[in-house]
Amino acid sequence: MKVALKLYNSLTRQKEDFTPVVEGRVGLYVCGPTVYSDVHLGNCRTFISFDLIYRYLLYLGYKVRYVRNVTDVGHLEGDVDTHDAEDKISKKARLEQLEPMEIAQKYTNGFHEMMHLFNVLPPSIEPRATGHIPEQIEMVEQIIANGFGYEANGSVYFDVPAFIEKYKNYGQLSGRVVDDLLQETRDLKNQSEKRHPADFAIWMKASDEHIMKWNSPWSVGFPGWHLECSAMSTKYLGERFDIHGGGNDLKFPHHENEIAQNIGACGNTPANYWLHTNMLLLNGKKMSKSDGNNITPVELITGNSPHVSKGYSPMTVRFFTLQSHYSSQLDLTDEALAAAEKGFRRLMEGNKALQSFVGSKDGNKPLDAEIDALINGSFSEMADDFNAPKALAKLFELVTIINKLNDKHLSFDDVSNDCIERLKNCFSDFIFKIFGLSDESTNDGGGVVDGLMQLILDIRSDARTNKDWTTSDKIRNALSSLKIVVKDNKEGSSWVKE
RNA sequence: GGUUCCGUGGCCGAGAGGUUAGGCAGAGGUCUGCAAAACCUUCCACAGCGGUUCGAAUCCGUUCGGAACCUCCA
Repeated sequence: MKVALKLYNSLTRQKEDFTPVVEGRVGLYVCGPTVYSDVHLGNCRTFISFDLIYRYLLYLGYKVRYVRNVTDVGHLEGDVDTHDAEDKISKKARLEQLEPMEIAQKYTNGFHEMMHLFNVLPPSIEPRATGHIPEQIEMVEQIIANGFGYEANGSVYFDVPAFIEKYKNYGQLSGRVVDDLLQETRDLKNQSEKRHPADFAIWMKASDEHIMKWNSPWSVGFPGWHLECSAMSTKYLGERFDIHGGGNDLKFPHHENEIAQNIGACGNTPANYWLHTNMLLLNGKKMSKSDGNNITPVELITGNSPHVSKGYSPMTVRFFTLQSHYSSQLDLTDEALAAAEKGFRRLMEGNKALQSFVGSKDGNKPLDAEIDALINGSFSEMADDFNAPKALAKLFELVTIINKLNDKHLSFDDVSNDCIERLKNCFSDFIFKIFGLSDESTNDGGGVVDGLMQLILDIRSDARTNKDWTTSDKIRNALSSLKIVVKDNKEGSSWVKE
């Protein structure tokens, strides 16, 4: 199914037709996590959003090289200008009395586990900053050679005014006004080695107590935060690739500086299209550890948080994020999650019913056109800047048709088998391959639990046939206290974990 | 203060000049030994005030409210 893909380019602030650099292939770079603590729930939303984008590109038949880095050095916290800043990984290593690489590994592992829970596909390449020190040093050299970097006391800074003079367009992504930047009145702190407040470090000299450091032409030190993405995207995707993504919060300074570095080093803007995902709010407010308005992925799943009345499964959370557009803020509330949980179940049950359908043999029946239109509609919504909520709405309209057929409110005589087969394929492709959902209700497929449950339900079914309501209710109540819901249908009984 | 963006029914959330978004909840009904579940039907809307237009939730102005970045926090 070839459709013209449109996407909203943050760089131009316009929706544009997508044309890859090399036909049939897509180079996609997404800024990954800084692995100094457990992954933030908002970060999970970002990676779920890009997973959807990745999956849809794959579904369209593109050969996608998806690069998502791990930042394990260079991301500082504190005041850079006064050298009070400390590397996030190093700081955590000091506090936990571990090697920095142990910290990076520990939280990388945790991050991977969480991504797996949310059914996020692994990227094609997951490079880490510490594994690409030579590439970063090389890029600093290029930047200096091109006149956009200067050394001071063993550190190297990107010369923003020099860059502006040549290229004029610094700040395009984040809407910064060049003149304002140049005239910035903020005083440089005495200790600062920077010539201009807007300059930023691309190589930093390490202090004696600093653990993570490497030899370089300028000092024993470490690369600046933004540099790893520039170096690694260039290495694996080339000087000019298709899509660069990340969270909205990274637009400035991270992505702006990345662009400047790439242009400064290679003369090329790195990516043709920039995609930014929006923030996840909790009860209408930004998540913040300090004021308690915060929930971790684990707390959300287990329900161990004052912000939720119960735990929500990873797929419920994933479904929840699909109901909004990736570029909109999404407000996480207990009520909204409970609604998502039910909606998710309705979608999955609809698919289950659908997969057993058989239509009429002869082609072209009255309902075919309506069904086809909804299927095609859901695909074209996805092609329009990955509009999952709109596509999902169409899928739910299909669910209503499916249920009507199932309940004989509509007749199978009015649907051709071709149409049913197409619907079966497209519907399950959509929810499993594109949306990346999975059915959690019946795990343990064919295992011991399923066998036992079948036995129990058979016994209850016999009791009901004999109008032995005492036994049948006893079984139902006992299962209910184990959080298993028994569902009685015309064809018999089934069960689902609450 | 600067740069972006948003305010949609009880809740979440699409849409974007004239047409039903969708999910959840509510109401009515079907089914059922009872119930639950499931299914069907259905009510409720575009922050306030001006303006443009034959027509505005959608465009413009303005007021109020919220969010992000600029400063450690995804």
